[in-house]
Amino acid sequence: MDDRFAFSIQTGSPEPIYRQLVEHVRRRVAGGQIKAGDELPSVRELAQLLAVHPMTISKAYSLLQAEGLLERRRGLAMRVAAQHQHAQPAASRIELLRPALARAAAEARQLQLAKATVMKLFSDILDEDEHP
Amino acid sequence: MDDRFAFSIQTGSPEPIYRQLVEHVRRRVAGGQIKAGDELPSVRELAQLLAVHPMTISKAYSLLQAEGLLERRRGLAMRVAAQHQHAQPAASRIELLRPALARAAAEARQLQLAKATVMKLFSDILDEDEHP
Amino acid sequence: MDDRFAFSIQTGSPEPIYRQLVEHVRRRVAGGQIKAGDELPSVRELAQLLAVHPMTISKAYSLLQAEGLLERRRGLAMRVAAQHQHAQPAASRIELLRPALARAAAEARQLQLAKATVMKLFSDILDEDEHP
Amino acid sequence: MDDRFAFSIQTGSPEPIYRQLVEHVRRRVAGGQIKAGDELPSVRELAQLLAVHPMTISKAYSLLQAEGLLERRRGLAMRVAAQHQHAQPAASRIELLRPALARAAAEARQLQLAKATVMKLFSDILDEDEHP
DNA sequence: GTGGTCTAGACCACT
DNA sequence: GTGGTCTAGACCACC
Repeated sequence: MDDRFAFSIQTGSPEPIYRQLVEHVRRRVAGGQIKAGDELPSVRELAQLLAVHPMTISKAYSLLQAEGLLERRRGLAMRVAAQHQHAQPAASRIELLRPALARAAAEARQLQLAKATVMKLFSDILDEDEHP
Repeated sequence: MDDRFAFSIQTGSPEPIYRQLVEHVRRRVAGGQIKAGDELPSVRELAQLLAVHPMTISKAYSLLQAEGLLERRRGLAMRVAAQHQHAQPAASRIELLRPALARAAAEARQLQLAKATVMKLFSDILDEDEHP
Repeated sequence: MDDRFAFSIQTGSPEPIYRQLVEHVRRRVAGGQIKAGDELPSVRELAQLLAVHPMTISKAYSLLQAEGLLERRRGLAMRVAAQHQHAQPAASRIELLRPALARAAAEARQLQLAKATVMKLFSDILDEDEHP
Repeated sequence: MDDRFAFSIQTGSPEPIYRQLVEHVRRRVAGGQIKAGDELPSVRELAQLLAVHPMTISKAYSLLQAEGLLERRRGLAMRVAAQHQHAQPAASRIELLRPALARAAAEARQLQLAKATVMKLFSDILDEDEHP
């Protein structure tokens, strides 16, 4: 399947959809899965696929464009901007993950869970993700 | 120090304050740090401590009462309900942590980070938390 | 007239307004007058109609959403959740009425009123309601 | 058992305890079960029996005294005042029951219940009460 | 002292 | 337009 369409959103989440999209794209660009020059699905296409309002997609794209990650070309699909090097080295990328890990660690402590128990579950989840 | 007051909130977070409080209390009860019969700080006390409006605290307490975790006694401070065993075994508690871990794992995959790198950072963060 | 707006509250009652609304909606859903998928009046609309503060309406709606009766759709009006069959058979609905009848019966006994007298008045009141 | 002690309160009810007591006494006096000159249980006795704060009992008694139903005698138990005829004819007493019946009728209508169904259940409940 | 309810009104986020 | 969150502050009821 077209990799451009491997988006996933959770409508029930408290995190707004447009923000889920923004961060999803940011991470996939940082990880090199989407490269400079790649085209993104059109607003209408993606809106239909995710069953959300087109303006929601548009808002996400606009934010990404405002920060220079995407470039808008009249009449054409949005494209990942070439002007900057977006893919980041692992040493930088790992820092983008820190907030999510810190949050999980805080919850683990409040739940009084042993480190080994937590690490084991996390390891299992990471393995599942590799072979979905 | 009085353990009842070990609350922490982040005002800058997109997660509303009242919800942070609700989940904080839920986890501390599940972890056994707050036990059945324990009194919670009063609405006004906690509001002053966290520098938020009393109604924000009240909203959190009301939700916890609605789900049966707290019980209200007219004119007295809220108390952890005695009717159910709230502290849960580790096997149950670990499941409460799964969503946070799953989210971190999803982000790690989008960032194309190697499992070993991710596990290492998580391990470090867990260690930091133990000796703050 | 729009049936969605057949709300009624008593501001003088000791029962809080938001709770009157919650129970009103619950009963009208159980009775099938409001069906799954139906939209409720907006917070601001209903607040103006009932001459109460919008937050009072919002509080009632939030509680109904927390118990799964309503579903929130970002930016759109609240809607009766489709996931469960809410309208209940008469055998179930009659049980929802039991507390009110039991209370009336207890008061009747304390007033030392004869059963026939009480039944007659209740019958009259029920008839009045049908032809208001 | 001593009839003066046939009080019943519901601590979980939204109706305040002191008001439950006030209305309970009013109805039992109106019904003639408690007569002029009868002594009521002492504040401490009743507080212990109902497991509530003595001040709550005292507040109820004070309200009843303020409206002339009870009279307080220093060092002695409260007594139903003799100065007025409290027991009321059935024609008056039935009106005291109207609010509870009207409420039940309103709920029945919202639940879309047939009159016959409602009357049947009410009849059953009245019968149960007679032979508890 | 305790919590609850409500109003007034600002600001935000989403469609 | 929709609902959500929060503040400021008044008033009430209960213990």
